[in-house]
Amino acid sequence: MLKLSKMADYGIVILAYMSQNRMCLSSTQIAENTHIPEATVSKILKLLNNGGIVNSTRGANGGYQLVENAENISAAKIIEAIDGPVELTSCVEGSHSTCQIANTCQLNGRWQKINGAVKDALGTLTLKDFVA
Amino acid sequence: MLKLSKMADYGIVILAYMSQNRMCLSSTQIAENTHIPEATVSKILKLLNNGGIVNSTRGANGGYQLVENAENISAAKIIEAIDGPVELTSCVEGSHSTCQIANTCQLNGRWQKINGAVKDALGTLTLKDFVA
DNA sequence: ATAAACCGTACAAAATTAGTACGGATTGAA
DNA sequence: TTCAATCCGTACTAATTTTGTACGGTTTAT
Repeated sequence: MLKLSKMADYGIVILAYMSQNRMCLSSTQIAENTHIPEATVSKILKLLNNGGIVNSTRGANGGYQLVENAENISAAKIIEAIDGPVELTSCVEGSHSTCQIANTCQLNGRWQKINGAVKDALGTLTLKDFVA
Repeated sequence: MLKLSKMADYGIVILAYMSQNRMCLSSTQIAENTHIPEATVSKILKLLNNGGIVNSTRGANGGYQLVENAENISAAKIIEAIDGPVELTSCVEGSHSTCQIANTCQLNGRWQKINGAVKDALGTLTLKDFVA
């Protein structure tokens, strides 16, 4: 299925909403408007914050805000912030999981091609493409 | 993580092996050479057969054989045969799952862009790229 | 001081995926 | 004609991953 996680999916919904309301928005407000459960919204916003996509302000009247304009936020960046790096298999360079058939598998190191291709594809799409 | 399923991963290992031994190979032989459990190899070959990527012969001395040359088998075709259609989200046209926030989600119908981009990327890579 | 809001961690529940087992059908060869 | 090799399909169990939630803590405007 090679499918996107539900979380990343939500993430784009949340960011699309935020890009149309460029003010400080609390997770409560965002949850109400997107109809995604608040605890989940909150979790996702934290990840987007770590990824440098949104900016958080603590305390009363605090909330989140987009750091950049929609056209500067690529789909790849969003997905990586929420789900971690795009690694189509465990054989990819930099991966730390151990492949059990590594010795006999002749594919070692060749996955980068697929990975790169998909990454490029996701890098060309931006949040703006979803809002338009 | 947007990762490939282990099954599709195995599938490529199996096909890579088969492309280097263009003869009728039993699932037992393939399992031995790829070090993937036989029951699993068997399951994957059935899917590849349904997908028209390999050809099966029943009975004694039967087995599987590649239908086409490695350069004519795209990564997209392999992945779809094993994991089903590439659908990055449930909002994609043709999907039958119901989206719970469909009414309020403004993204409806926009996922095709991501989907198309990834599909194209996978369509340009072939089995040959893994064997070389 | 208080209430609004984010932070981090940890956990429970749900869904998906991987892997296995088994009885059946087909076919080449002794 | 019988036997063994081999594919076929389905169903089931176990493992893993993903989702979703809860809770106690910290920060800050009023």
